[in-house]
Amino acid sequence: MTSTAKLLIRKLESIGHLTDRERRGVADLTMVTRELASGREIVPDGSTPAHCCLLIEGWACRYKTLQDGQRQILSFHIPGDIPDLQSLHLKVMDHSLTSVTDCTAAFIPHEHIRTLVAEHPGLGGLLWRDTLIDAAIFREWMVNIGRRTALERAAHLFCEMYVRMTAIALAGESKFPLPLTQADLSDALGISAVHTNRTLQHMRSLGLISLRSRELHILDWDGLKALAGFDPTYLHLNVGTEAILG
Amino acid sequence: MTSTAKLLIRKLESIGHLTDRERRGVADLTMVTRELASGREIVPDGSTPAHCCLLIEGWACRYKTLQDGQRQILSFHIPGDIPDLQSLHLKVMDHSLTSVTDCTAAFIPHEHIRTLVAEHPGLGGLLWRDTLIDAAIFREWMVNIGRRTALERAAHLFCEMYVRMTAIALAGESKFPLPLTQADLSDALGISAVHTNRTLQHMRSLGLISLRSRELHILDWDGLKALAGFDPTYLHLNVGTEAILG
DNA sequence: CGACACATTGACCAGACTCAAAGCTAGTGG
DNA sequence: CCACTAGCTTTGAGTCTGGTCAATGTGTCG
Repeated sequence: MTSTAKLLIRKLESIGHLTDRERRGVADLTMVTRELASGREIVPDGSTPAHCCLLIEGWACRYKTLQDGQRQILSFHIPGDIPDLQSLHLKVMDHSLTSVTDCTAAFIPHEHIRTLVAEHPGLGGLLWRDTLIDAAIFREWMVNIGRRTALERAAHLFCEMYVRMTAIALAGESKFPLPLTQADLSDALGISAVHTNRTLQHMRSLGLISLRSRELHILDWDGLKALAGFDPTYLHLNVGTEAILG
Repeated sequence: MTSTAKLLIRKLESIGHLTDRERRGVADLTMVTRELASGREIVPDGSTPAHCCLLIEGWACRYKTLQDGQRQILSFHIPGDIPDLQSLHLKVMDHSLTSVTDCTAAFIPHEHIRTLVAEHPGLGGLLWRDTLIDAAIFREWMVNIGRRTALERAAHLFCEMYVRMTAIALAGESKFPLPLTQADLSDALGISAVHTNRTLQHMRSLGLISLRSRELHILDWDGLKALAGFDPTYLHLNVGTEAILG
């Protein structure tokens, strides 16, 4: 079994259960792996993709651009995610998918996923569930952007990414790689770049985090959670995060 | 065939295609219809529902409440919608569902939906698609709340609801019932109630809309669309809206 | 050593918030 | 049929979070 298939199986097991037969079905998927430089558009807004993209290494994000050039980032994606799974049932992309860092990604033809789902209805349910969790994260981001202050928003995003990185074993002891510029953070949080800078300084001055050379150290997890009002229920995770969520 | 089944079939046909056999499958679903007073919690945050709710008449909304009592409305729902379809694959509700007006709703046991989907994979795909459109609307709302001014946000919401109401034939000639208080609008747009009031006055003074006794008249559709930067692609609709979207 | 991308700072501005007080309006009961 | 209420809308005044513009640091890499 390829390491890519293992990654996908591990991801699916973090949100549900697989039978041996389903595991074999996933392992038999045909995928084409590609390396992508950072800042590269993977799936453009308005396109009609025929593949889904499984992120193997690196970060990606989805975003929309307004007429006046403003950008809103809709989600960040980390290894194991399939950021454009929705394209299986929505012909036209209503946003773009771009690499944030250098990435490795596997491309799986829609047809193969459809066949897989037809043969393994349980896998269909699990992939459906994955898109529903995607939507649950959108909902929480709406609350974040709509009702929290800039400081709370940033804290909430850091909590979320820490838990998600922990779930795929990419976070260390109270720290994880956060390969985002302040401009990226701004576009995700719905604030200006200048204000993001000041917000981060504020958060540092509160002793909650330290952020240097693209690595975020969480100095006060309880404080950060409390500030953000973070409740991980919306991530609908099964496993792997008990230690930090206890 | 009951009128409720007809409504559901019509809704599904607005986002995809049904075979005769699938249509019969839907018609055979068991549903319990209930009347609900306005402001009634239908599915509470944190609960683990065993049914899905098909809205037959009236409006509903989903929202999250923060510790400090602030509320963010996540979506509005109109007849034909199944606002808690995600509960089929997400055990625990991460938000609440409430009636906005007096409503009629049909409740369908999860088990029946699962059986239906097992027997009609095409219907499964269509329901999946419905939840993906739900998510697409969340994405657009994120952009709305994160990157548009209060005036633009309100304009965008009005455009969206007009198109959705038109798709289910509940909008009139440039007008439709909008049974929301200014407080509801505020919580959906992420602004304060006072500012919503001033924003509506501004929009009226621009000659774009008139809003009286819960009915919204669109006086300048092109102007409203332009102000909002409204592009209905994200609604992923099939039919019924050509006239206004042309 | 430049060049470029990113982070930081200062000064000033504005959109949106809060608090508090009036107006409306559709029901309700007398 | 009218007074009363409750819920909603409107207005005013003062404040503040976060935006804009423009300049200056800092760090990395060829």
